[in-house]
Amino acid sequence: MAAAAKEGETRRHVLDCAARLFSREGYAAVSLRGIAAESGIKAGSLYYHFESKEEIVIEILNVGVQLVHAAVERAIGALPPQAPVAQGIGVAMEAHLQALHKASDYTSANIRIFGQLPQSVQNAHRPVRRSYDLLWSELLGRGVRSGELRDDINIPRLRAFLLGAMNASLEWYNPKSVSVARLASDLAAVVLYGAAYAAPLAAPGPALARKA
Amino acid sequence: MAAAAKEGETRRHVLDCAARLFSREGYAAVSLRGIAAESGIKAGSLYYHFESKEEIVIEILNVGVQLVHAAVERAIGALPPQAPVAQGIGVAMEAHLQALHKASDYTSANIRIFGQLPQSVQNAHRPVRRSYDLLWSELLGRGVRSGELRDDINIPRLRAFLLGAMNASLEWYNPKSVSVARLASDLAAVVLYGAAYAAPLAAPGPALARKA
DNA sequence: GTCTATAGGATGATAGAC
DNA sequence: GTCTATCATCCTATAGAC
Repeated sequence: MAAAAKEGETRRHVLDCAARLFSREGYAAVSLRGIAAESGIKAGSLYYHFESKEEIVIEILNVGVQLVHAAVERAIGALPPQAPVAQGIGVAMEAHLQALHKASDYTSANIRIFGQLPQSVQNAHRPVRRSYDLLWSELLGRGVRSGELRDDINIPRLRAFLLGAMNASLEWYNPKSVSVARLASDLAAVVLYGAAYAAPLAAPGPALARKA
Repeated sequence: MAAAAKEGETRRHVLDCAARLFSREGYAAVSLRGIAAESGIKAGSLYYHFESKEEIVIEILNVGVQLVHAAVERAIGALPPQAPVAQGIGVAMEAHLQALHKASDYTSANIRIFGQLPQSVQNAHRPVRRSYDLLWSELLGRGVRSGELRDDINIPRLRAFLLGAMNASLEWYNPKSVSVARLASDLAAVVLYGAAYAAPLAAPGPALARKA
């Protein structure tokens, strides 16, 4: 029992250190010796906890998405069922951004290195991403059906735009300048209602429509 | 003359190959042997054209931003001076996205690996980024002064959000599904006027305001 | 301009002592 | 569970022939 807890603790400690290194230096630049040194153990000892460098990185990818997914699911679930979808989007965006920046070693490692990993690693992680995407597709789809969002909308494109814009904040957001709550409400206001004061004389045309 | 042209050609060919590899595999994962093989020469020969791996990557970073910067500057310059800023933003977004996806090896290498490079390399490239940021700050600032954009706006934050959202499209946009021109007009419509049909009963509150 | 050859060091992974 | 020691391989960069 104590041994199991200890093993789990060491494993998680190694993942924490590795996530920090991966996000700052990239996947290939980080050596197992580096991860071990950061964790306070020796390189050979890593092989007691993990089978390979790939197993380490896959677990980091999964944790990064799952922490955000769980936080957003909790936030949406806490709303009354009849709440307007616009409110759901606002709440989901805040939960996403809070979790994103709280677990930033995991989430930024995920976003920065995913595209550079071997196909086998990308494929092992992909279902976790797909599951989170689905949550957003459902939320945005409800908005379209309820008439709150433009009905000429391409949901996968709006979802990619929204998630991409939020995730990119890992590269520029500075917690010293403003709270995450404020960041979230500002971004939600722009995404839902726009940065301009009013529509131009000519109609802006259908946004994110289904076809070119 | 022919020799000079040849040298420039080889140099650019090597950069093209290296940019493609860096964007797909990351900085540390790409070896000079790999760049040389992709370019059709041998590793030792690279040192006739470049002093080091760092010199190669710095040039790739600079080219990526400068191509986009030049395209956006050209597009804005072609507008009549009295054109509304909203139109300028639309034109600039389209030019940014067109150049971004046309030179995608350079631009995605830039965005994916910048944060993982040694500080010395980041610092060498930073002025090029700052100069492009300035162009957007001026454009958005004109929008606020002309009354077209919310005057409670924090310009650096709106700029980071906008550029981050567009650049993230490198990770999800598929040219087979829709043209870049359409992508650009859809994103501009959302950013300027929002994805929702109308403001909620309660005012959405100041967006991207200056302070927390 | 491009080549071959190589110096000097770091890497992922394994074997086996404790 | 953690250690040391090691293998085979790969890396950046340089030297010097052609």
